[in-house]
Amino acid sequence: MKYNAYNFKNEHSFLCVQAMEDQTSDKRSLILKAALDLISENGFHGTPMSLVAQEANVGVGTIYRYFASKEELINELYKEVKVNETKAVGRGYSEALPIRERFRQIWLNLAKYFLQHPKEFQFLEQYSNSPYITSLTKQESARLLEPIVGFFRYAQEQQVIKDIPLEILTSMVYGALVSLVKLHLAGNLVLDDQAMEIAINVSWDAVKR
Amino acid sequence: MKYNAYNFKNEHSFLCVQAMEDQTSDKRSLILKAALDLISENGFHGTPMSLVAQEANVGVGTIYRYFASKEELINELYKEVKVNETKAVGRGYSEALPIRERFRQIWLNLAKYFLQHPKEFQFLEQYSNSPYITSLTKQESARLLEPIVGFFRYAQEQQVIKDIPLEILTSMVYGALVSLVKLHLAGNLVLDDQAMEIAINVSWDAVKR
Amino acid sequence: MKYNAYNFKNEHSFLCVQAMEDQTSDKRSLILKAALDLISENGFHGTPMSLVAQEANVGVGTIYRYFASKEELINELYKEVKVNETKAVGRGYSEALPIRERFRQIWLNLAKYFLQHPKEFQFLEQYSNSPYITSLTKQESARLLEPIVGFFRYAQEQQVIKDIPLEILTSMVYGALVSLVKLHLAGNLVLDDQAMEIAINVSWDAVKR
Amino acid sequence: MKYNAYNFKNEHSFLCVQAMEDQTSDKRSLILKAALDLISENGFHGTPMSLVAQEANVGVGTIYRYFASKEELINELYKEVKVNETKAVGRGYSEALPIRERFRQIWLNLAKYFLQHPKEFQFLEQYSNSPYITSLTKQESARLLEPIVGFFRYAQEQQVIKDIPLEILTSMVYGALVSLVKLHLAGNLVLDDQAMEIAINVSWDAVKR
DNA sequence: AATGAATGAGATTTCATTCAT
DNA sequence: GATGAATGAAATCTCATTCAT
Repeated sequence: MKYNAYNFKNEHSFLCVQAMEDQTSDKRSLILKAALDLISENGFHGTPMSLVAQEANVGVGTIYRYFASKEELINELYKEVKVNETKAVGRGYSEALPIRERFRQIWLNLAKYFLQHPKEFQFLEQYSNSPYITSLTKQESARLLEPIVGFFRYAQEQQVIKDIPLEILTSMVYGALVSLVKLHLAGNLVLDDQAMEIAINVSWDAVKR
Repeated sequence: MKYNAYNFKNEHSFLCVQAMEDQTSDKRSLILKAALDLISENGFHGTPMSLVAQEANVGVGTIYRYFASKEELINELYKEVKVNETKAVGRGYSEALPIRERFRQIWLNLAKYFLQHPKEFQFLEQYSNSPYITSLTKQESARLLEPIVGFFRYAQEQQVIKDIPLEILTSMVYGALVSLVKLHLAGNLVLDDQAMEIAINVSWDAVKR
Repeated sequence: MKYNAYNFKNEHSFLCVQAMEDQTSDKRSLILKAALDLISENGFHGTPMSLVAQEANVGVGTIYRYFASKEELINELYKEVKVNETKAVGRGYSEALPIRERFRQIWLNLAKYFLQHPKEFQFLEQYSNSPYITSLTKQESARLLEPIVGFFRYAQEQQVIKDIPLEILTSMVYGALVSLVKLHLAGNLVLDDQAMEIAINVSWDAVKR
Repeated sequence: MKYNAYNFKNEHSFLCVQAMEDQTSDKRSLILKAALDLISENGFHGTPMSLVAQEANVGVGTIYRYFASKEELINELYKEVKVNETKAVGRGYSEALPIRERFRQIWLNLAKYFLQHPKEFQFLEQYSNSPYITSLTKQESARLLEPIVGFFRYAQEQQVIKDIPLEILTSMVYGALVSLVKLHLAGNLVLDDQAMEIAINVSWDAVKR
């Protein structure tokens, strides 16, 4: 099976600064942006709709023109963030590169996306396992990661990485990365380029055959 | 530096079933137990104080005799759980064992504690990075992990594990483990003894020199 | 005094199906029709203006071109329905008939109008004594019933019905009729032709000298 | 079948002025009283819970300790009023009296209760056919009127009143009475003792054989 | 010490009305 | 004239906390 069956899309989305300038700053985007800012900081219940409205410079009622409820708002936000995360991971990815290099690329893409989008990261960490995100939303989002899984499967077929359940491999690599980002954001570690290269080596030693 | 400068304490605490029978079931413990059950299931804001009181078979007012506020209750709960986690990690630990074996022991202790105490695990995952837990509480809890850090430092001194920042090593090992437990609890992986041995090997390959 | 000083008008109005086809289906009528359907079913506060607009196939803003407020809308609706009720009562009325027969005619007209226009009936019952209907509206509507009162006065002058205050007589006849219609619409009685003849006899016994 | 199988109870209830003084003015009663005052005047949706709380001199939250929702509040109120109405109707009723006299007694009891308790009357008129009152509540309340129905059945067996469906007879008598009370409360008729005796005669002529 | 009835601030959500297009 | 996106006041209801018993 060939990994290039998948393709990462790279269009910009609402959460990018460019988007805010390019397209007409429609209210839906303003609301999602405000919600991300506030919820990642104060949590779901620490963020009243009135505050979201204020931050987005719209009336409270307006939010309900775009989202049926607070729960729907957070679910839509989750989907948007997940899409962006996925796009970021695939950036610059090419099958022309050696497997080891592709692994590094994906790892760096994800880490840098998290470091450059700490709000998105916090939000995902808080809500990926939360009951506010419906299982439907989770399913939809899970599909986004198939390209990554595809890469690992390919690497395994090529006998480059360990012949153990893929879930274990991907989960451990992802968990280790997330843990480092948390440490960085908490101020207990500086995850600079050098530290990232170290971490990539550690992770590669973990998965390589 | 000798690792045995530290000692893991093993007294039973409120969360153990024995405790409920052994010592006088004081109300404070009942409240904390009820709070853990409810909060790990429904979250902080999904758990009204009245429900905690009901589950603990005490009056609402009584909770406020032991905890100044809901926030203090959750912070105290966090500390208790952290203490128990630490105790669990140190169980059966002995310097007599080879380093590789000690690593395996700590890994297994932690993983099994999480698997056997899913509520505690869920609770820690939800609140370790939450604004409800004060930074003071986090500091106090962080100190508990020093024995673990001590072991890694020792292993590094013995040139058995990689000579890179300790925070990176421990964080990655911990993050990978946590990620696997989440996958297991979500039903997407069976983290049985065999899977754990595989994961320990993966983690060891990651950290070993 | 001659009863034929009054005349019942019989033009069709918006609520008749014909009207919808005959005349240009102007938006005002569409709005009133939609309002009747919805308000009789769900009540004043159970009927948002947006729903009225949707049902009438017009924009919300359009409603406000025809009615200054929701309250005015319901008052106008009330007047329309009252006019129709009055027209219905006078249908086929003729001074050539004997008094007893005219009584029967009026009674049947009213009952059949209610049975055939349950929405209008429900609406009238709900709002005749409601604070939403202004006293001005009520006054305007009360005048419509003068022909009926005229008939009773005439019958009284002819010493056919009891010589007691007219209000008492008319009110009791009307109240008894309304009560039966309610019972019918609630499904607790079948007010068919036979039952109506029985009821007319009962009412006639009540009023006759 | 003997009518005395039923007995009207005559204890005072919360809505009586005496009750307010006799028993400890518990909050539940205060809330119901306030709700009756306000809802009979301004309707269900014209009566915010905050106003009920204010009128009852309790906090808003307190209402929700006694009633799960606004709907439950209105249903409980309905039951209370219905119970009182029934008690009033049976007052002074005695089988020793002639049937004609018993009819007069019941008629007067009901009319006077309505005249003396206009708020209760308004409330019943507004909500007896409203969707806010659940069918369960209506069922419970309907049972209360069985003694009245029993009396009419008995009178029919005695061949004193017309041999036509009981529902028609009772409904017409009740409807006529209600209609007069409405007229009185609207100020369009003075329903004094004399007027009531006239109306009783009219009604008796209606039902008598 | 223990209780739970009472409270009211504050949450989510609805909807009559406006006004720029 | 017709529209419907936008608004925010106001509704219902929850729940952390207090305090008299």
